[in-house]
Amino acid sequence: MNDRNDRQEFCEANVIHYDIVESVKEKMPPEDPVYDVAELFKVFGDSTRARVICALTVSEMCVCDIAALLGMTSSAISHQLRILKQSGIVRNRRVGKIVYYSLADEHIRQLFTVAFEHVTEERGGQQ
Amino acid sequence: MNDRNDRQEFCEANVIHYDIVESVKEKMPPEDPVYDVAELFKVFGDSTRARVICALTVSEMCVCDIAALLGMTSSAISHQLRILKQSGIVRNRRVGKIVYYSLADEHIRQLFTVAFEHVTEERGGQQ
DNA sequence: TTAACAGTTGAACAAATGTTCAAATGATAA
DNA sequence: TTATCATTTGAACATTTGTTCAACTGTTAA
Repeated sequence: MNDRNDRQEFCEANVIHYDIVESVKEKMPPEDPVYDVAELFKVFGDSTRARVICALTVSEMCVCDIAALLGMTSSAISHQLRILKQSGIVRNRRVGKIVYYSLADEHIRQLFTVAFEHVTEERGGQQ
Repeated sequence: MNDRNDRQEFCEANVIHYDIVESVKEKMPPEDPVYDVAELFKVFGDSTRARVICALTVSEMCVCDIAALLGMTSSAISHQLRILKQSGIVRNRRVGKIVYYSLADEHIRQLFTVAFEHVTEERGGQQ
Protein backbone atom coordinates (compact mmCIF):
# COMPACT_ATOMS: atom_id res chain seq x y z
CA MET A 1 0.00 0.00 0.00
CA ASN A 2 2.88 2.32 0.82
CA ASP A 3 6.32 2.88 -0.71
CA ARG A 4 8.12 1.12 2.12
CA ASN A 5 7.56 -2.31 3.55
CA ASP A 6 4.05 -2.90 4.77
CA ARG A 7 4.71 -4.53 8.12
CA GLN A 8 4.75 -1.26 10.08
CA GLU A 9 1.28 0.17 10.54
CA PHE A 10 2.42 2.64 13.18
CA CYS A 11 3.24 6.26 12.47
CA GLU A 12 6.92 6.33 11.60
CA ALA A 13 7.34 9.98 12.44
CA ASN A 14 8.24 9.66 16.10
CA VAL A 15 9.74 6.22 16.42
CA ILE A 16 13.15 6.30 18.03
CA HIS A 17 14.12 2.64 18.06
CA TYR A 18 12.86 0.94 14.90
CA ASP A 19 14.44 -2.40 15.72
CA ILE A 20 12.88 -2.62 19.16
CA VAL A 21 9.44 -1.58 17.93
CA GLU A 22 9.63 -4.16 15.15
CA SER A 23 10.83 -6.86 17.50
CA VAL A 24 8.14 -6.16 20.08
CA LYS A 25 5.51 -6.00 17.37
CA GLU A 26 6.44 -9.51 16.31
CA LYS A 27 6.87 -11.04 19.73
CA MET A 28 4.03 -9.49 21.71
CA PRO A 29 0.83 -11.52 22.00
CA PRO A 30 -1.75 -11.10 19.21
CA GLU A 31 -4.20 -8.22 19.57
CA ASP A 32 -7.54 -9.95 20.06
CA PRO A 33 -6.61 -12.04 23.11
CA VAL A 34 -5.09 -8.94 24.70
CA TYR A 35 -8.43 -7.20 24.48
CA ASP A 36 -10.11 -10.28 25.96
CA VAL A 37 -7.62 -10.30 28.81
CA ALA A 38 -8.24 -6.61 29.47
CA GLU A 39 -11.96 -7.31 29.44
CA LEU A 40 -11.51 -10.12 31.96
CA PHE A 41 -9.44 -7.92 34.26
CA LYS A 42 -11.96 -5.13 33.93
CA VAL A 43 -14.61 -7.45 35.30
CA PHE A 44 -12.32 -8.31 38.23
CA GLY A 45 -11.52 -4.64 38.73
CA ASP A 46 -14.66 -3.63 40.56
CA SER A 47 -14.54 -4.03 44.33
CA THR A 48 -18.07 -5.38 44.57
CA ARG A 49 -17.43 -8.04 41.94
CA ALA A 50 -14.05 -8.86 43.50
CA ARG A 51 -15.73 -9.35 46.88
CA VAL A 52 -18.42 -11.52 45.33
CA ILE A 53 -15.76 -13.67 43.69
CA CYS A 54 -13.84 -13.97 46.95
CA ALA A 55 -17.00 -15.06 48.72
CA LEU A 56 -17.71 -17.67 46.04
CA THR A 57 -14.15 -18.89 46.45
CA VAL A 58 -15.25 -20.20 49.85
CA SER A 59 -18.68 -21.54 49.00
CA GLU A 60 -21.57 -21.54 46.58
CA MET A 61 -24.06 -18.88 47.65
CA CYS A 62 -27.47 -17.49 46.74
CA VAL A 63 -28.06 -13.86 45.77
CA CYS A 64 -29.74 -13.03 49.02
CA ASP A 65 -26.89 -14.27 51.17
CA ILE A 66 -24.22 -12.56 49.08
CA ALA A 67 -26.14 -9.30 49.40
CA ALA A 68 -26.42 -9.73 53.16
CA LEU A 69 -22.78 -10.72 53.51
CA LEU A 70 -21.60 -7.65 51.62
CA GLY A 71 -24.20 -5.27 53.03
CA MET A 72 -25.73 -4.46 49.66
CA THR A 73 -29.10 -4.81 47.95
CA SER A 74 -30.04 -7.95 46.06
CA SER A 75 -30.58 -5.81 43.00
CA ALA A 76 -27.05 -4.46 43.00
CA ILE A 77 -25.64 -7.96 43.50
CA SER A 78 -27.86 -9.39 40.80
CA HIS A 79 -26.64 -6.77 38.34
CA GLN A 80 -23.04 -7.70 39.08
CA LEU A 81 -23.71 -11.44 38.99
CA ARG A 82 -25.15 -10.97 35.52
CA ILE A 83 -21.87 -9.40 34.39
CA LEU A 84 -19.89 -12.19 36.04
CA LYS A 85 -22.06 -14.81 34.34
CA GLN A 86 -21.77 -13.18 30.91
CA SER A 87 -18.00 -13.24 31.34
CA GLY A 88 -18.06 -16.95 32.16
CA ILE A 89 -16.73 -16.33 35.66
CA VAL A 90 -19.68 -17.74 37.59
CA ARG A 91 -22.33 -20.39 37.04
CA ASN A 92 -25.74 -20.68 38.64
CA ARG A 93 -28.30 -23.32 39.43
CA ARG A 94 -31.87 -22.83 40.51
CA VAL A 95 -33.50 -24.62 43.42
CA GLY A 96 -37.07 -23.45 43.71
CA LYS A 97 -37.05 -19.70 44.22
CA ILE A 98 -33.40 -19.64 45.15
CA VAL A 99 -30.55 -19.26 42.66
CA TYR A 100 -27.13 -20.46 43.76
CA TYR A 101 -24.00 -19.01 42.21
CA SER A 102 -20.54 -20.56 42.12
CA LEU A 103 -17.22 -20.04 40.40
CA ALA A 104 -17.12 -21.44 36.87
CA ASP A 105 -13.41 -21.90 36.40
CA GLU A 106 -10.33 -22.81 38.37
CA HIS A 107 -8.33 -20.05 36.68
CA ILE A 108 -10.33 -17.48 38.62
CA ARG A 109 -9.08 -18.82 41.94
CA GLN A 110 -5.54 -18.98 40.59
CA LEU A 111 -5.62 -15.39 39.33
CA PHE A 112 -6.89 -14.08 42.65
CA THR A 113 -4.32 -16.11 44.55
CA VAL A 114 -1.43 -14.62 42.58
CA ALA A 115 -2.96 -11.15 42.82
CA PHE A 116 -3.22 -11.54 46.59
CA GLU A 117 0.42 -12.56 46.77
CA HIS A 118 1.29 -9.46 44.81
CA VAL A 119 -0.61 -6.94 46.91
CA THR A 120 0.44 -8.47 50.24
CA GLU A 121 4.12 -8.55 49.27
CA GLU A 122 3.74 -4.98 48.09
CA ARG A 123 2.81 -3.84 51.59
CA GLY A 124 5.58 -1.45 52.60
CA GLY A 125 7.33 -2.21 49.34
CA GLN A 126 8.31 0.12 46.53
CA GLN A 127 6.33 3.37 46.40
CA MET B 1 -24.79 -3.08 70.44
CA ASN B 2 -27.77 -5.22 69.48
CA ASP B 3 -29.85 -7.76 71.33
CA ARG B 4 -28.30 -10.73 69.52
CA ASN B 5 -24.68 -11.72 69.13
CA ASP B 6 -22.47 -9.05 67.59
CA ARG B 7 -20.55 -11.05 65.02
CA GLN B 8 -23.01 -10.43 62.21
CA GLU B 9 -22.78 -6.91 60.85
CA PHE B 10 -24.93 -7.73 57.83
CA CYS B 11 -28.62 -7.05 57.64
CA GLU B 12 -30.34 -10.10 59.08
CA ALA B 13 -33.64 -9.41 57.41
CA ASN B 14 -33.05 -11.23 54.15
CA VAL B 15 -30.48 -13.87 54.99
CA ILE B 16 -31.60 -17.32 54.00
CA HIS B 17 -28.65 -19.47 55.04
CA TYR B 18 -27.17 -18.11 58.29
CA ASP B 19 -24.62 -20.87 58.60
CA ILE B 20 -23.20 -20.37 55.13
CA VAL B 21 -23.02 -16.61 55.47
CA GLU B 22 -21.25 -16.99 58.80
CA SER B 23 -18.85 -19.56 57.42
CA VAL B 24 -17.99 -17.51 54.34
CA LYS B 25 -17.61 -14.39 56.46
CA GLU B 26 -14.96 -16.17 58.51
CA LYS B 27 -13.15 -17.92 55.70
CA MET B 28 -13.11 -15.31 52.96
CA PRO B 29 -9.98 -13.16 52.67
CA PRO B 30 -9.83 -9.97 54.78
CA GLU B 31 -11.43 -6.87 53.29
CA ASP B 32 -8.49 -4.55 52.70
CA PRO B 33 -6.44 -6.88 50.46
CA VAL B 34 -9.55 -7.60 48.42
CA TYR B 35 -9.89 -3.91 47.65
CA ASP B 36 -6.20 -3.79 46.73
CA VAL B 37 -6.64 -6.76 44.41
CA ALA B 38 -9.64 -5.10 42.77
CA GLU B 39 -7.57 -1.96 42.35
CA LEU B 40 -4.78 -3.94 40.72
CA PHE B 41 -7.18 -5.65 38.34
CA LYS B 42 -8.80 -2.31 37.53
CA VAL B 43 -5.43 -1.04 36.34
CA PHE B 44 -5.05 -4.14 34.15
CA GLY B 45 -8.60 -3.73 32.90
CA ASP B 46 -8.01 -0.99 30.37
CA SER B 47 -7.07 -2.19 26.90
CA THR B 48 -4.45 0.49 26.39
CA ARG B 49 -2.71 -0.34 29.65
CA ALA B 50 -3.01 -4.07 28.95
CA ARG B 51 -1.37 -3.57 25.57
CA VAL B 52 1.39 -1.49 27.12
CA ILE B 53 2.03 -4.20 29.66
CA CYS B 54 2.11 -6.88 26.96
CA ALA B 55 4.62 -4.82 25.01
CA LEU B 56 6.81 -4.38 28.08
CA THR B 57 6.61 -8.13 28.60
CA VAL B 58 8.78 -8.41 25.50
CA SER B 59 11.18 -5.56 26.05
CA GLU B 60 11.88 -2.34 27.87
CA MET B 61 10.61 0.56 25.75
CA CYS B 62 10.51 4.35 25.68
CA VAL B 63 7.28 6.36 25.63
CA CYS B 64 7.70 7.34 22.00
CA ASP B 65 8.10 3.80 20.76
CA ILE B 66 5.18 2.48 22.79
CA ALA B 67 3.01 5.25 21.35
CA ALA B 68 4.13 4.41 17.81
CA LEU B 69 3.67 0.68 18.38
CA LEU B 70 0.12 1.14 19.63
CA GLY B 71 -0.79 3.95 17.22
CA MET B 72 -1.51 6.46 19.98
CA THR B 73 -0.17 9.81 21.13
CA SER B 74 2.75 10.06 23.54
CA SER B 75 0.51 12.06 25.83
CA ALA B 76 -2.07 9.31 26.11
CA ILE B 77 0.65 6.73 26.75
CA SER B 78 2.36 8.94 29.30
CA HIS B 79 -0.89 9.32 31.20
CA GLN B 80 -1.33 5.56 31.34
CA LEU B 81 2.30 4.91 32.24
CA ARG B 82 1.87 7.25 35.18
CA ILE B 83 -1.01 5.11 36.44
CA LEU B 84 1.02 1.95 35.90
CA LYS B 85 3.96 3.45 37.78
CA GLN B 86 1.80 4.59 40.70
CA SER B 87 0.48 1.05 40.96
CA GLY B 88 4.00 -0.35 41.07
CA ILE B 89 3.50 -2.23 37.83
CA VAL B 90 6.25 -0.52 35.82
CA ARG B 91 9.58 1.12 36.56
CA ASN B 92 11.39 3.71 34.50
CA ARG B 93 14.92 4.94 33.97
CA ARG B 94 16.01 8.09 32.21
CA VAL B 95 18.75 8.25 29.57
CA GLY B 96 19.07 11.83 28.41
CA LYS B 97 15.77 12.93 26.99
CA ILE B 98 14.46 9.40 26.72
CA VAL B 99 12.60 7.56 29.49
CA TYR B 100 12.56 3.78 29.32
CA TYR B 101 9.79 1.81 30.98
CA SER B 102 9.87 -1.82 32.04
CA LEU B 103 7.83 -4.24 34.13
CA ALA B 104 8.48 -3.91 37.85
CA ASP B 105 7.38 -7.31 39.06
CA GLU B 106 7.35 -10.91 37.94
CA HIS B 107 3.79 -11.35 39.20
CA ILE B 108 2.57 -9.16 36.37
CA ARG B 109 3.85 -11.61 33.76
CA GLN B 110 2.39 -14.52 35.69
CA LEU B 111 -1.05 -12.91 35.98
CA PHE B 112 -1.17 -12.14 32.29
CA THR B 113 0.00 -15.63 31.40
CA VAL B 114 -2.80 -17.25 33.41
CA ALA B 115 -5.31 -14.75 32.04
CA PHE B 116 -4.23 -15.57 28.50
CA GLU B 117 -4.67 -19.27 29.19
CA HIS B 118 -8.16 -18.53 30.44
CA VAL B 119 -9.35 -16.47 27.48
CA THR B 120 -7.80 -18.77 24.89
CA GLU B 121 -9.29 -21.89 26.45
CA GLU B 122 -12.60 -20.06 26.63
CA ARG B 123 -12.68 -19.69 22.85
CA GLY B 124 -15.66 -21.72 21.73
CA GLY B 125 -16.20 -22.74 25.33
CA GLN B 126 -19.24 -22.23 27.57
CA GLN B 127 -21.62 -19.47 26.57
C1' DT C 1 -56.60 -18.91 42.57
C1' DT C 2 -53.95 -15.65 45.61
C1' DA C 3 -50.08 -13.93 48.58
C1' DA C 4 -45.36 -13.90 49.57
C1' DC C 5 -40.76 -13.93 48.33
C1' DA C 6 -36.12 -14.65 45.57
C1' DG C 7 -34.42 -12.83 41.84
C1' DT C 8 -34.21 -10.08 37.51
C1' DT C 9 -34.57 -6.08 34.67
C1' DG C 10 -34.59 -1.23 32.73
C1' DA C 11 -34.30 3.66 33.32
C1' DA C 12 -32.10 7.33 35.63
C1' DC C 13 -28.56 9.49 37.97
C1' DA C 14 -24.05 10.53 39.86
C1' DA C 15 -19.31 9.34 39.80
C1' DA C 16 -15.24 7.67 37.60
C1' DT C 17 -12.44 7.27 33.53
C1' DG C 18 -9.59 7.78 28.98
C1' DT C 19 -8.20 10.75 25.37
C1' DT C 20 -7.34 15.18 23.41
C1' DC C 21 -5.35 19.59 23.37
C1' DA C 22 -2.26 23.05 24.77
C1' DA C 23 1.24 24.41 27.67
C1' DA C 24 5.12 23.32 30.51
C1' DT C 25 9.43 20.54 31.94
C1' DG C 26 13.94 18.94 31.36
C1' DA C 27 17.86 17.46 28.64
C1' DT C 28 20.73 17.77 24.43
C1' DA C 29 23.12 20.17 20.79
C1' DA C 30 24.27 24.35 18.31
C1' DT D 1 22.20 31.45 25.37
C1' DT D 2 18.64 29.42 22.09
C1' DA D 3 16.29 25.70 19.50
C1' DT D 4 14.78 21.13 19.42
C1' DC D 5 12.83 17.11 21.04
C1' DA D 6 11.00 13.42 24.54
C1' DT D 7 8.10 13.52 28.07
C1' DT D 8 4.94 15.27 31.46
C1' DT D 9 1.00 17.73 33.15
C1' DG D 10 -3.71 19.89 33.79
C1' DA D 11 -8.18 21.10 32.12
C1' DA D 12 -11.96 19.84 29.33
C1' DC D 13 -14.87 16.72 27.21
C1' DA D 14 -17.36 12.62 26.04
C1' DT D 15 -18.04 7.97 27.46
C1' DT D 16 -18.47 4.34 30.57
C1' DT D 17 -19.97 2.45 34.79
C1' DG D 18 -22.23 1.13 39.46
C1' DT D 19 -26.09 1.79 42.35
C1' DT D 20 -30.79 2.97 43.26
C1' DC D 21 -35.56 2.68 42.50
C1' DA D 22 -39.62 0.69 40.79
C1' DA D 23 -41.73 -2.72 38.22
C1' DC D 24 -41.77 -7.29 36.76
C1' DT D 25 -40.82 -12.67 36.60
C1' DG D 26 -41.37 -17.03 38.31
C1' DT D 27 -41.76 -20.29 42.03
C1' DT D 28 -43.79 -21.91 46.49
C1' DA D 29 -47.39 -22.46 49.76
C1' DA D 30 -52.02 -21.47 51.40
